[in-house]
Amino acid sequence: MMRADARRNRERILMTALELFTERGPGVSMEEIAQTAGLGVGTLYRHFPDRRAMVEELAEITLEGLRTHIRSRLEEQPETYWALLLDVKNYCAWQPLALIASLAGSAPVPPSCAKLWDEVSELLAEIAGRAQQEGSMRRDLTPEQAVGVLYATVCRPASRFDDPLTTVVLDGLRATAPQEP
Amino acid sequence: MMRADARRNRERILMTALELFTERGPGVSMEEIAQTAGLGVGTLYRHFPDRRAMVEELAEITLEGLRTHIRSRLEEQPETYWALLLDVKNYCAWQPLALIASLAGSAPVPPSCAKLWDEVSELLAEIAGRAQQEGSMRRDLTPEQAVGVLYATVCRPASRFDDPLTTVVLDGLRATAPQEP
DNA sequence: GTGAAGTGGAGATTCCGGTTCCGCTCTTGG
DNA sequence: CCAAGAGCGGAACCGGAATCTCCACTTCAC
Repeated sequence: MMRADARRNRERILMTALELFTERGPGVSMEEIAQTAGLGVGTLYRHFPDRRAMVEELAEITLEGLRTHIRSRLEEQPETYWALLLDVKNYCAWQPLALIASLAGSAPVPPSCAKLWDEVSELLAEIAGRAQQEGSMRRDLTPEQAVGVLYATVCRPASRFDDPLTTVVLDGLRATAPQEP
Repeated sequence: MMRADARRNRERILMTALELFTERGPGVSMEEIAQTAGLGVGTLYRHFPDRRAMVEELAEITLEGLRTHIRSRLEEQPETYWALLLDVKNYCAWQPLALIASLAGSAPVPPSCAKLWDEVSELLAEIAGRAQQEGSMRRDLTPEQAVGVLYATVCRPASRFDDPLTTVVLDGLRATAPQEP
């Protein structure tokens, strides 16, 4: 059985790492994660065999949360799929994508992550497809491309959900009738 | 006077570096630039005192080209400023932005680059402003924000000008009347 | 109070890219 | 054609940065 403070610290490490990765991308060092969490590096290595293992666990946890969120929203039959997409976009756990990217940088992504990733992507593509059917999203992109656009927009480090780029991209994804000037 | 082959090689180095930076971002190593150019690293250092100097020169050259291009287009009174913006976007020399970013990573950007950069940004903002006036671009962004969006879209490593993100962003920048689904 | 679990952080280790150096090659002017 | 010296290649060197180890010390739980 794990001591209470140890469990707390483990949690704290994961939370801190998630925040830092989110706002500054996957390059953050172990040293910095430790410091920000108010712990020593030694403690990180007590809880995770190495950096990769930590990142992996983080990716899994957040991907799983994201999948669960999407699934539950999908089940409750939303009025419009566009609204659903917005809701999902605003869900806070987009960081795993960047994490996966960071993992992929060195060695092959572990199968558990790859599977989760595919499932999430599939769910999103399904939503995008339905949004196109209901006429709220442009149809000249495949659902997969639309998801790709969403990923690219939302996974930048420190992406705020209300910055101009995000706004512009979302409007660009809408079904529109661009007027000739 | 510089030997002819040396001049050729200098040129070759700059071209190669530009290509690599463009397609893979500012992290490319000297080693790799040399190899791709079919030269040894030693040769890079014969032509430039250090990496920074090389990147700087590259940034200056390309920024200057970009500025000239924009200016000349601006002078010939285009029919629509939107078209002008598209034209400018398609101009191939967007990489300097990434280069500047890379420079800014370590030490302060040299004044010559900063100046050019500001001038280019100003020109673009002017174009964006006029596009808004003529009604071809959405008005709920400041011209500077619009330029920022453009930068962010076009400066990604390996950004293709015809990939879905670019398309979506451009449409999103248009003056549109989004339909309610 | 005791000892096992947990922690901190200095420093060893590894990695990786920039930079130097020097023997060799190639251009060029005479 | 032939020096002379400009130019070249790339192995070796160097330094910084990040990961990971290790152990004296602290804290928790019983």
